[in-house]
Amino acid sequence: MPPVATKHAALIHALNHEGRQYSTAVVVFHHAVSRRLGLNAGDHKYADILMRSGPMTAGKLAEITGLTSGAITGIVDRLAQAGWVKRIQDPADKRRVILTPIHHPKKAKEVQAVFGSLITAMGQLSGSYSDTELALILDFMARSRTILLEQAVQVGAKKKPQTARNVKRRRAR
Amino acid sequence: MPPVATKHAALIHALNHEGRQYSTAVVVFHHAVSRRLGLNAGDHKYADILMRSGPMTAGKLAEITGLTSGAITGIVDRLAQAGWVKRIQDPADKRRVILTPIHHPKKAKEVQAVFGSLITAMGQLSGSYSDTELALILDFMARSRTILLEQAVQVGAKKKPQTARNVKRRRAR
DNA sequence: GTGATTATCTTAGTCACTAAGACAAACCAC
DNA sequence: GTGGTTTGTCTTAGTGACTAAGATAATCAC
Repeated sequence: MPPVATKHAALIHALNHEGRQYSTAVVVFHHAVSRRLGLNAGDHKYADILMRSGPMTAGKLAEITGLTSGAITGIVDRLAQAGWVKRIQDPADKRRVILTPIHHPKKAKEVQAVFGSLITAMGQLSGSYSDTELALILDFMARSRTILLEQAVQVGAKKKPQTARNVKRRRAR
Repeated sequence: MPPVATKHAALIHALNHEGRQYSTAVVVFHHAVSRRLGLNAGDHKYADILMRSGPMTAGKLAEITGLTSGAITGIVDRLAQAGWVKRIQDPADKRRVILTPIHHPKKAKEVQAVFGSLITAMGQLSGSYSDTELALILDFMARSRTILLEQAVQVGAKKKPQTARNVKRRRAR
């Protein structure tokens, strides 16, 4: 990118860059937490959805995540094996499986241990900001997020059919 | 999570939540852009590293990304096939391969088309903020990012050896 | 020159996914 | 009720992107 002309433009550019870096940091943190809890990053995310939203059918989770039913089967296998969720047959419709988060005190303690120091550190940071400032930051991030999602849709709509798959490996040495 | 006691605590909680959602939005946007450019999200990221940092050896890219040399081989195969980079043998050390980003006007135009409207939209948003405010937001995000990365290291240090791999699929019906 | 080291590629195996189909349960005529 | 269709989940086969370990060629140390 070429050097920018005004301070305002420079700030916008820096925010764009920071947005990406921030996102990467969230992903890195999330990944570390997942490993710590004995899950891969994807499964952790899905477990989180279940914990937040409460019991739901396998189909509902597939819908929320956009994954196929086959993928959900594998995810639930792993989460059940690791003791985070239970499969319960719906008595009202025996085809359905209700995925139920298990609230195990030991696991809750582990989660607490992992997030506790983040919450403390973030609390310390935000302690140096006024409520007005925090609200401003929150609002900006929410607005930026909306723009990103809108743009993603717009970019996706113009999406090219071809992706980099089926590339035959052929290389000169 | 239980309802929080103070406005300040509520804001911290909201920022934590927003941080995650923001990160997801960045990932979604990035994914859409990648698809639009005929790459998968990972390859796009690596191409971006090359474009920003300029030519480097395959080994250097492996080091930066933390991937194995075998993975780099595959990534460079795909990027080269799609016309984003070239492999050039280092004349000074014929073992080495220098990965060189290709600056193709047509591709540059594509990239411009994809990011142009994001930049416009973000410009409009940040137009409603003063430079002081933008600087505040930028600073907060950078500090949060630092905390996240520190916490990731800390969480990782206590990491359990076992992960959810090698789970034998066994399930009652 | 010979041996150890280095940089990349290759091969074999793994993991999380998709697509398509199997199968039981539920729904819907009639 | 019975028969055909639809629905919800699981199974199977195949793929893409990775890792680990080893092959290969070039370089370095002496």
